[in-house]
Amino acid sequence: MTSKPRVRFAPSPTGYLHVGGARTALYNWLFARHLGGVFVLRIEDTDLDRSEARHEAALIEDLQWLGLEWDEGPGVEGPHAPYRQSERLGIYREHTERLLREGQAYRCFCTGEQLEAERASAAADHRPQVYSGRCRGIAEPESARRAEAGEAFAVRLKIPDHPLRFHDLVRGEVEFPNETVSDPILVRSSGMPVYNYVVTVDDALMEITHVIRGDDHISNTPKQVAIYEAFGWKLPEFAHLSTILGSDREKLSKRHGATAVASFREMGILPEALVNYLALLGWGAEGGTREIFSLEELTREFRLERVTASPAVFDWEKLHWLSRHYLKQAEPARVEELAWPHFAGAGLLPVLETAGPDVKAWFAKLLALFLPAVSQLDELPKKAGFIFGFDVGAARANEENAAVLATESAQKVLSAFAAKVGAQDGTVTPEQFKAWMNEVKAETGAKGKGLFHPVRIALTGSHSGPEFDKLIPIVEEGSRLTLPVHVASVRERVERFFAE
RNA sequence: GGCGCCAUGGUGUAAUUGGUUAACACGCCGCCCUCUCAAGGCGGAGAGUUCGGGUUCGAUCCCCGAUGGCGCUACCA
Repeated sequence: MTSKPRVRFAPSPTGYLHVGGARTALYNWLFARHLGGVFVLRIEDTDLDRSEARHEAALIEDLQWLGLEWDEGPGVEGPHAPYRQSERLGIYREHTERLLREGQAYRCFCTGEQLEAERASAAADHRPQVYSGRCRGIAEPESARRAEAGEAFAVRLKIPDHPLRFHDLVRGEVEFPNETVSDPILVRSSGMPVYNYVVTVDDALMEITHVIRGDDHISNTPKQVAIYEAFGWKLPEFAHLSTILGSDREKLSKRHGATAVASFREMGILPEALVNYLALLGWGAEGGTREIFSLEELTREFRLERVTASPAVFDWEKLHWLSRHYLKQAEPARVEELAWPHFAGAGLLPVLETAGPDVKAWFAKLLALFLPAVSQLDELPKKAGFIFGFDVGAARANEENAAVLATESAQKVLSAFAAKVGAQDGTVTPEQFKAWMNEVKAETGAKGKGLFHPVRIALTGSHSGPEFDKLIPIVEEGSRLTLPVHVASVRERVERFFAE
C-alpha cells in the first residue's frame, strides 16, 4: 500500500461512550498513529429518534479526556465534511438513485406483515430467515408507476449470486454464502437511509482503508461488501474486535456496573490507566512480558495483527492495579487538583478556588499520605475521613477496638499517654510524640501493638492506619486551619476520647 | 431454528515459520519490612493448552468433528 491508512471511529450519539467503544476508538487511533495515518471521527446519527446532541458532546469530551484526538471530524472538519450523517442525506439520496438506475437495487413494496409471515415460515422450516425477493422481479415501469402512485416502498439491494467474502486482519478470510444473506434494506419507506448503507457509502467516500470496529458488526459485513461491489468500489481491510465481557461472561453492559468512560473519570481513575488497561484487553505486545504502556509506547508497539479474536473479560482488579500505579506516578499537583473536588463534595474542604495556600499545602501532605491506600480518587474522603473527625462512641463500640481497649494494660497506656498530653501545651511534634511513647512504654511495660494500638484508637478511631510520624504533623497542622470541618489536634482528640 | 465468530491457570495475555520444565501480569497464599493498614521487596500454589479424532518423528500451534460461550438473524446502530 502506497497511501497512508485512513481509519474512523463512528459512534452513534444514542448514549454515553462505554469501554467497548473506547477500546475500538483507541485501537483505531493507535493503528493510525503507528502508521502515520489519519483518524476520522464520524457521527452516526441516522436514527433521529435516539440521537441526541448532548450525547455527541459527551462523546467528544470522553474522547478528548482519553487523549484520542482526531484529524478529521466534528470540530476540526476536513476534506470529506460534513462528518455527521444527518448532514449527508443528499449524498445518500444521489447514491440510491444511481443504484436504482443501474438495476443494482429495487423498490420493495412488501408490508411489515408480509415480511413477518415470511420470517415465521422460514423459522418453521428450519431455513435461513432471508427475504424471499418477492419484489425483485417487479419490472421497472410497474415499480416506477406504483411509486408514482404514492405506494410506500423501501429500497433493497440485490445480493449477488456468489459468496460474499472479505479479509479480516484479526480473523483472516471470512466468507458468507449468499443464500444466507437477505437483500438488505438500504432506504426505509420513510426515506431515511439505513445504517448498513450509509456506513458503507461514507467509508468509501471518506476513503477509509481499514474498518476497525466491534465484532457485533461481523454479520453486517457481507451486506456491506455487496454494497461496495454494487458501486464498484474497492473493499477496505476489516478488523473485527472481540466483545468485552463481564465477569459472568455475558456481554459487558450497565448491568455490570459502571462501564461509561465518564464514570471512570468521575471515580478518579486517570485516563492513562484506562487507556493502558483497554489496550491490554485484547492485545499483547510481542513477548508479552510488559504491562505498563504510555500512549506513546502503545503507539510504537501496537500492531493490529496482534489483536486477539477471542472475547475478553473485563477485570476491575487489574484496572485498579494500573490505576494505583498511575496515581502514584502522576504529578502531585495534578492529582491534588483532581482529588480536591472529592473532598469538597464531601464537605471536608472549601471549593478549590477559595482555598488559601496554607490549606492547599496541608492538603498536599494529606494526599501524599493517603494516596497509596486507594485505587481511585473517590475513595479518598472515606480513607482520610478520621482526620476530619470520627465518632468516639462508635470507635469504642467497635468489636476489635473494644477487645484492644478492654485489657488492663491498654487502660494504663491510655491514662499514662493522656497524662503526658495534658501536662504540656503547644504543638505536638512527631519527636515529642515518640518521646511520650517511650516514656509510656517504660512506665507501663507495654510495647508493640499493646502500646500503639490503644493510642491509635484514641487518636484515629481505628487500630490501623498511616504511620504516626506522618500522621501527627497533619493532624496538628490541620487543627490550626480554618476548614468546613474542624480538624482536632492531638490534644483535642485525647480530651474528646476521654469525655465519652 | 439459520448463519458467523471464538476456545491457553480464576482473569488478561506470551510461547522464533509445529520441537519450551507452557512464560509474564492481575488476583490468591506465605515471608520480610512494620504498632497496624496500605505501599514496597521476596517466594509459592494454580493450566499440560475445552473434548474426540486425524496429519506428523513430534502438536497450544495445521485439518475435521463435537461441546460450550458469544454475536447477528429489524424498514436499530
